Amino acid sequence: MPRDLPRSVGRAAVLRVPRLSTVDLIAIELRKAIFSGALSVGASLGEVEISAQLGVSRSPLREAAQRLVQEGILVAVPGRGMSVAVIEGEQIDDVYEMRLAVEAQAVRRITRAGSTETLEAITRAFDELVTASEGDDARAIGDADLEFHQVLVDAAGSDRMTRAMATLIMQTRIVSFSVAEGYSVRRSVSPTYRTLLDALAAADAGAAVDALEQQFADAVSRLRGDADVDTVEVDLEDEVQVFQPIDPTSVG
Amino acid sequence: MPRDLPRSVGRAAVLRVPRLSTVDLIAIELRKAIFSGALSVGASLGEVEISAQLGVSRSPLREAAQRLVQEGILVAVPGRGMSVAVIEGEQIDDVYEMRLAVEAQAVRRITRAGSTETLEAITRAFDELVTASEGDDARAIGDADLEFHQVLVDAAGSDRMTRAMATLIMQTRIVSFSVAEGYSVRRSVSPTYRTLLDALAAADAGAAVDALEQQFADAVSRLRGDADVDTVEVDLEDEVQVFQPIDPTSVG
DNA sequence: GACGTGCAGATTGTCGACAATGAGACAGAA
DNA sequence: TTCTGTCTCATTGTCGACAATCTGCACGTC
Repeated sequence: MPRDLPRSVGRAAVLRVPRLSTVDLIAIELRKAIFSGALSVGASLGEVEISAQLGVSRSPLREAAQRLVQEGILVAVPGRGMSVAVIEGEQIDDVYEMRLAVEAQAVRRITRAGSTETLEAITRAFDELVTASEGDDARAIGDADLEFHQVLVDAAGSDRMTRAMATLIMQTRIVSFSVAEGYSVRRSVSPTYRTLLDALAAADAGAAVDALEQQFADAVSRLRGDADVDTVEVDLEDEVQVFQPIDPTSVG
Repeated sequence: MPRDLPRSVGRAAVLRVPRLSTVDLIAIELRKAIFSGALSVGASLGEVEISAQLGVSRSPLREAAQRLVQEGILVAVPGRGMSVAVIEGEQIDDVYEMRLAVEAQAVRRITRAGSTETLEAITRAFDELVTASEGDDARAIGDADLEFHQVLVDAAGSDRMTRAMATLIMQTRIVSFSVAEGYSVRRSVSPTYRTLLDALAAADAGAAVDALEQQFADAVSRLRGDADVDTVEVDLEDEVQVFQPIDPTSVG
């Protein structure tokens, strides 16, 4: 699931009430819709319909959409409105290049200053992935996979890297939706995950980064069509009523 | 100077006319204003005045501002509007942590697949920095320094890393404005730059990353108050008329 | 039959106005 | 004096409406 950022960026003196604005809430809803596939990739988003479903005017919706444009999740063509980004071809490599930048740095930080708890959290996320992979729910497998990488980066303790990873996870999901007609995930957990965990436990940054690199290389080649692993697809339901009305007064 | 992103993210089939929307233009103007210090750090931006100066309504201005909020350059407090972000304390470390993630990956990519031209471009940017450092124009020195790092990341050839770096450069500038009352830069070029260039020429990724790490550690300690190097400050003029009216019809 | 042209419909981009919220000034009580 | 409550004003948040633009279809011409 996409992180509802920012969670707590910067710590104020005594206490900070992180009230969410309407734009925040709408942006979160849009991300959820894209992440879940309710807003299919490439689909142009009708401002009138969506704003009506959200129970708000077009103005705050458009403002929130600009957030996603900046994230690279929506694309805006002047006069033609906005649509969910399509990420394919060389852009797939680029997503994983950026992921490597973030995750490799996270791994390096963890191997240097990682506590026992962080390693446990990562191991826990891995166990969740293994459990999910034993079933046939492709959505659950994909979610657990992405969640693992988010937890990995969170363990580095950097606000900006956490935020960047959240965006990259959204883009990774869009890549999955963009390739072929179905969303497919590996059925079995890649052995590189174990290698990565072992390297983290041994505080071997080099080996951990290598594991990541191989893992990403596998993912790219699978996503770019050279697939040769057992995958399971998931059919995305197209709901008519995607968005629930938001209530700016009951913000947390 | 801040890059006017996106330059050409993704390459379409035959030709793509990258017409810029009004929101794009406003966002660029806002970034320029913040980068130049015309919009001082922490200052709340009056929507009425700025939109009037830009010659547009508040709606497109607010939409553009949301882009910068997503970038972490503006902060929006519900009911209190938006203001230029202040980046200080631990957030300074975080900026450089993220910079290390991006630049280290760029360096690794360059040492693996860097062409002669890319290395020349980086060297050229370094020469510019040296030349600027011989003068007393702190602004020019700072610009050349940031430009060097942008060129470095550009050389990696990744759209996302280029964009991320542009944002990080904005944040770095904000850090400079946030600390103390003046904006100061090193008077002499850090020797780590030469080390970095040599390592790149020798395709030694490890040494190059080490040079970056040391360079960033120096910068952080200087910015966080443990300064012990010769610096030159720059006084920021506060202009009354900051923005030039934009003309959506004459877009490039 | 293929291509270019013009019209109609729908959607987006922009604006001005109203409502809601917050900040600061001011007066009164402890 | 200092704190508290209230009032006023400025600014923001939201909305509905208008203008501009694009898409698709129908028509006419070559």
